[in-house]
Amino acid sequence: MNIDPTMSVPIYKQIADYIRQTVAAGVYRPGEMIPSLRALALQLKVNPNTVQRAYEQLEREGLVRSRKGLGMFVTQQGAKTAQTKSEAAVCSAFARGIRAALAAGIQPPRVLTAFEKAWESVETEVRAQA
Amino acid sequence: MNIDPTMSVPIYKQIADYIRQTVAAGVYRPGEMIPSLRALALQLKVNPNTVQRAYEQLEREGLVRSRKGLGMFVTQQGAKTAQTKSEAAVCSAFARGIRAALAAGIQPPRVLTAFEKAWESVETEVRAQA
DNA sequence: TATACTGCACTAGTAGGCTAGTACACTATG
DNA sequence: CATAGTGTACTAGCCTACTAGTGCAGTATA
Repeated sequence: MNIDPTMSVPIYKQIADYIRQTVAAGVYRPGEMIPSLRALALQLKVNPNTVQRAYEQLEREGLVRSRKGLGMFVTQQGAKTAQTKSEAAVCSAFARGIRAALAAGIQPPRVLTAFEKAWESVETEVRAQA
Repeated sequence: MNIDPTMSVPIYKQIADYIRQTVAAGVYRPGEMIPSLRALALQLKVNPNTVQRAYEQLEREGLVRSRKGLGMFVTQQGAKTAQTKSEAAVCSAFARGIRAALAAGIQPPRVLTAFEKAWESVETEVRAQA
């Protein structure tokens, strides 16, 4: 995972989004433990406090549950919750784009074109990483 | 126009986006003057300085040019610039959504469904306003 | 010249995000 | 029991982004 400190999105939100996506994708399954505060902080080269803030948010969402002295564990409904939340975030991003397009007077057919264009650009990104 | 101070997006960016969209939509044409700092500040109930920051950004983008004592005027290539920039913003929003979807393991068909869902929700928003 | 509009520049205060440090409580394991 | 791992809680401080207030300079017009 990559953290971009220059982004306007706070680091702790980037971390929360990342963990949520991995849980949604099934990398961590219900009952399993996600990386410890200190381990992830070390890996991402950020302060443990920042990771904790991310984990607090995930716990409020009901995605994980902390067990003192043991770690943070994905709850039974965690995968489902993560999927729902992730899909909502995707919808929200799309809606923002569509709203901006209509406000700028871009016609619906051109909006679809923009979507296809975005799709292709993301696909080439993925290929480049692999 | 509505300003949402609770959004994570800074007010001055919301203003800049709004003006850019209206120029792209042809509300203000090349050679025409956009609302004065104080007039817009009064209307949106924000500080004139905040509007100025938005206008500075638009001037850097080559969308408008300031004439001391007169106002801010849309440049000749302003409309074209605004359209290009707006479309790029739309693409960017779509790409963010698609990237998040793939990271969360959402399959391509479901991504399309999410897009259609977002489209419908925006449409009902627009109807509600009208 | 006086007035009222324009943009511009400077200073100051506020809030949020991040880091750092420290200390504590719990659990498993040797 | 000692140790090393886990999460939790708190304080303090820094830095940047953002907003606000105020005053100044240019331009048009009566």
